[in-house]
Amino acid sequence: MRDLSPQGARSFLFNIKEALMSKQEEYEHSQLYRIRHSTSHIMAEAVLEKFPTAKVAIGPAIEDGFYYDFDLPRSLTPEDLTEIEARMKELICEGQAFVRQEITAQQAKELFKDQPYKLELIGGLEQGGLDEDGNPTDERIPITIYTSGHFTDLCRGPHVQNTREINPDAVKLLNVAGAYWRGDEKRPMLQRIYGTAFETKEQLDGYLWKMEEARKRDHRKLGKELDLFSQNDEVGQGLILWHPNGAMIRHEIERYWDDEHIANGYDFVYTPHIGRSNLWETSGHLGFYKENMYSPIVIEDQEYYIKPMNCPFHIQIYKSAMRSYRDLPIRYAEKGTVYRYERSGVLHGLMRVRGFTQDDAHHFCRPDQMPAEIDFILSFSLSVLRAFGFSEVSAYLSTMPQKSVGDPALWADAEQALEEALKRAGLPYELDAGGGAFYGPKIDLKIKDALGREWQLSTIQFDFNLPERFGMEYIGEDGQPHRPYMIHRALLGSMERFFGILIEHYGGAFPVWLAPKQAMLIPIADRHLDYAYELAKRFKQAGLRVSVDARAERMNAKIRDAQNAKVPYMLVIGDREMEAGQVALRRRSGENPGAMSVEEFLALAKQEIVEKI
RNA sequence: GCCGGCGUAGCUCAAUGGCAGAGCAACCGCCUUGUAAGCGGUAGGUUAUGGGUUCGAUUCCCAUCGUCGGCUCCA
Repeated sequence: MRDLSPQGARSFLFNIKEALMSKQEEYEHSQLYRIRHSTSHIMAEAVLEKFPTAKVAIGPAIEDGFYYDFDLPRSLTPEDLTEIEARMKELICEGQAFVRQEITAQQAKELFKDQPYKLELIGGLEQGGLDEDGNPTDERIPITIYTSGHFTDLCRGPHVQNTREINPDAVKLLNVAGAYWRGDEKRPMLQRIYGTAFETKEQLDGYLWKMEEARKRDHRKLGKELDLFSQNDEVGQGLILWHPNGAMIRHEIERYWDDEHIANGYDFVYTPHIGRSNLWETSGHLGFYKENMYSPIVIEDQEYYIKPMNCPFHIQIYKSAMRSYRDLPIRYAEKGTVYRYERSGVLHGLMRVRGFTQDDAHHFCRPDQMPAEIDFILSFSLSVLRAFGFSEVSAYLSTMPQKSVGDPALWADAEQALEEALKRAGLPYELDAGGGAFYGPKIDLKIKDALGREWQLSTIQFDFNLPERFGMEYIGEDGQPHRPYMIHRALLGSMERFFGILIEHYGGAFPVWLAPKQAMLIPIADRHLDYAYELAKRFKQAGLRVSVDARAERMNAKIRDAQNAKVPYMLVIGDREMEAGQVALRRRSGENPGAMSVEEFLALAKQEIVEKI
């Protein structure tokens, strides 16, 4: 654990930022980074051999590998990738040296005269101010080229000395995808080949295993297999149908969410799905968010918009009465369903949809209450996330951007409150300077799932804009009107996305409290059916979700099916159990505790439900 | 939205310019079973939709819709 205490003039924030940057820099200086970057050059060499007229763009190393973008005479096929990969391995085995050379812009232009993308890059380097990715930089960058084999590339490096440092058995091309030149949708679409490289074959296999594992846990796959949710052509893209199993899980999530909110001083509100255009004009959404909103519905000559956010409604509830400083903080919570236009290409299972339910809340407080309110939101959020098995949480703190509204002094206050709350919560965080919304700074919380992948869930956003626009007030101790602070907060984000993350986190094997079916009663023969039904009734009365598998199947088949449905408890009932008034427990894990009394099983189940395991 | 791939029974997947098939699931029987699939039978299709080429299209071409991998954008 790093010492996080401030030292001298160096702020805590600075330390953290430095620590995180050095992690990135560490990678950029590693041998693995060189291997990947060099492998991408080898790939370009192989591609140019195959397509001599190809235009090359850029080919960096990235987090899990590398890519290279090409402008090619035709679309690549999977067979091309196999061929290119095979050729790459040959090139690697040739033991090509990587030779660095510094040249002038003039020489570079001559060398790459047939490569328009390179010429554009050279232009950027020549003028300065732009690095090879087109990002602004103050550095004066020398123009360097690297030659390996028959391929010379404009490149900053670094590279391996020789391809002998690359393990040909630890190199693999993964897929082809379209990518805009310089990420700009107005520029040409190039073909990007993704690949990866490691130092050893074992590491590559480990990576591929992880990819395979992620594929197996894909929420879209499990959603179908476990009958949790679906989408439907006739209903429309990005609109989710929650099936009974998924809906039961959502119900349990919401029940817990409700209980926790009530216990923590929130008031529930419910608001409509549409609102008049005036509302959205006042809120500013028609000004800055219109491209994400659906076309209006006209009712008696008035335009109504389907809501993309809940905040204007909550504000109107606040404004429905005169508020005293004594009333604050006010915390309005709503699982509010919103609709946003998303481009068809970005939709993805439950993770990115067009209609979703935010677990939304708006906090209104006095300036003096603000630090405590942030503290509260943060610790409340962490405790709820923990209940879902997410104990590894980290944060992004995003501060004032160039364009912003609100008094800079208020921004500074808010940013400080956010930062100190993070410190008190002991959360590791990263600073995204200038990354806040125009209306306020924010904290985003991200969690790590069972596969170590990070997902952003919660967001805690200050808003200096809406209270102003809506003219929100409270009467202070001095008898004068004052403007309240407003904080938006989504804890799980959206029910859809959270559910998707949860499915993948648990691999479909939900803890007992969430499992749509908690126990399956498995009678061995028909003569055990009555006893099974009697038990089922009793378990249901005790609040358990159970079924009897009464099919004319072998016990083995029933176990197999319950196992595949990831039911946590299988209760086998045969002559012995019936006689002794017992059940024989088999767990989803394969663990087989065996026969126990009905009371024992109930106590065990209740315990695990309470403990959320 | 853009580039590319894909779309065959409820699900997972075959096949071919010339009668569209399997396993699982469903349904009907038989079996009455001890910790991951008992056996037999029946039914199930305008091959996503709409055009075109062809004597003939599920197969080839075009468009639309959906979906997958990315890009861009984001809860």
